[in-house]
Amino acid sequence: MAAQLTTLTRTAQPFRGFIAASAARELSPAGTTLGARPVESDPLATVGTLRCVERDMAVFSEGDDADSVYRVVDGMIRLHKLLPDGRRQVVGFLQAGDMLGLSVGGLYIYTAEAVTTSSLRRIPRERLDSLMDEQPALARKLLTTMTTELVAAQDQMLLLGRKTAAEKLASFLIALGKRAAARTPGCRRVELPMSRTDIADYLGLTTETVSRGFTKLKTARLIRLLEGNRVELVDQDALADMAGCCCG
Amino acid sequence: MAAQLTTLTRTAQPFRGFIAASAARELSPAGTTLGARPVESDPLATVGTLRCVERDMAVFSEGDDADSVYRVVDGMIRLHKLLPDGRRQVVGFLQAGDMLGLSVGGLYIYTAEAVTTSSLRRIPRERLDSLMDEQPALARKLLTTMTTELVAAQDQMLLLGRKTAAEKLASFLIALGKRAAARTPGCRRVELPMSRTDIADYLGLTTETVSRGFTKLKTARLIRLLEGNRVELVDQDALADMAGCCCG
DNA sequence: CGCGTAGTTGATGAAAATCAAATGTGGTGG
DNA sequence: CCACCACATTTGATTTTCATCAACTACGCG
Repeated sequence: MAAQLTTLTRTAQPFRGFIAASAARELSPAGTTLGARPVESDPLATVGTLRCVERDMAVFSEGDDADSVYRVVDGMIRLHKLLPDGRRQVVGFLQAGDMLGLSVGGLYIYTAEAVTTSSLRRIPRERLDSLMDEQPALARKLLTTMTTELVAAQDQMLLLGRKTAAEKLASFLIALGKRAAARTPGCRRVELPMSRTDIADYLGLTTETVSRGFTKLKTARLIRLLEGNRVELVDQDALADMAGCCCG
Repeated sequence: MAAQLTTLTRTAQPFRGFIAASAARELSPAGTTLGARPVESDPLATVGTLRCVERDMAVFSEGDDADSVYRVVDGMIRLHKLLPDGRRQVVGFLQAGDMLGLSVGGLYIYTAEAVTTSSLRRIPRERLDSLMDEQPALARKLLTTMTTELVAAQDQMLLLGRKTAAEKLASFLIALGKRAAARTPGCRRVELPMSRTDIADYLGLTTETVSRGFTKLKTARLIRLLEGNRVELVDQDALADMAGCCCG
């Protein structure tokens, strides 16, 4: 069979995860970017109209005409796809800075809903196109964005196809932890605004299995469940081991 | 829970699949494209140096320095990721026209190997960058390419997370069928140059389960196994039904 | 305060993995 | 050309993991 390289890159991946892509990590509090020069700060920071979406309401649905792309300003957005009989796969949880709605063929290929009440910037497709005409750098930036998303998607494929329930859960928590640490360095706590069902549908499990998994991690003293849907990652190294490699 | 839209788009998706993206469907036999005008034919068709890769040899490996992108000219390439203990997830099967090697953070995030002896065009990263400088349209084209890949990746997540073994197999065959039909309209036969193990690792199954699945589909007269690793899709509609929606 | 929903825990079942063996198949060398 | 070998595939028996079914608990909200 195939050559099995064992030199895996444990720390190599600049984690971004969750089929989310942030075109601007270096987000300035409120953009002052106006120029058309090749600026490093995000050219999309202030573009588009603000839209608020209540908890559990849809931003758009699978199959809708994909007339706009969105960028999360605040809150959390969940992306999912459905099978005809209702089985659901959550393909991403998005947070501030992440983009959604890029599509091919003119239709959205997933449904986007607010996990928590969220605000987004809506950018009509034509607006995005004209922006890319004006600033060729934008297309390159979005290309990076999409590439990052694809990396996350492939990590998730590995998770869904080959990891056990415990490994999936550990991976999920580690990924959330890295996210949290990126915002608040050194932070060991992660927020879980999404329901057990959401987590289950993201990891290809059932709510019961997710719940049992949390209980087991708690019993093993790897995590602590705090009030307010928070989790403390007590032993991140053990979790990372359990996650099997580069998390994802 | 979330609003469950039942209006799924069965036929809506312009299938591309397999985490492969073809930047040029409209490939001319040998490009005569030299100008820097916004041409519609593929600006990458003749760029880069040709490289041949023997069966089961690696094009590059996960963790390698990502100094080049590649484009498949002929043959089939398999992309995979590994867990530390050797569990493998195949994240894509690529054919002529498909691109591989785009990465973030400077390292390849999967291993690329030849399923069959293949030829590829190698394009150094700097060359690609300078090409994008010269032709802003190229970045947009690649953006479409990546978006298409991402759609395929999300379909695969749905498959891996929520489909049964039979559904996975049916989805796989339907997807291959659409590919084959795109090349040879009306064709009901698909080639399976990859091994059962490859298919299993692509679908998140074992070889035994894949084999049993094929046997069952054969017994149900939905497919016929031909010599030379070919399969005839006898009842594509039944297969599509079994695949559950838009294939993927 | 009590209802409804979300989450946890327990018992059982089913799908697919694992273990094991038989059958094919392609390639090599006699 | 045929025999043989190595390996891929198929088939069968058993085990395991996780899903399903069911009940109970906790929490939020009117």
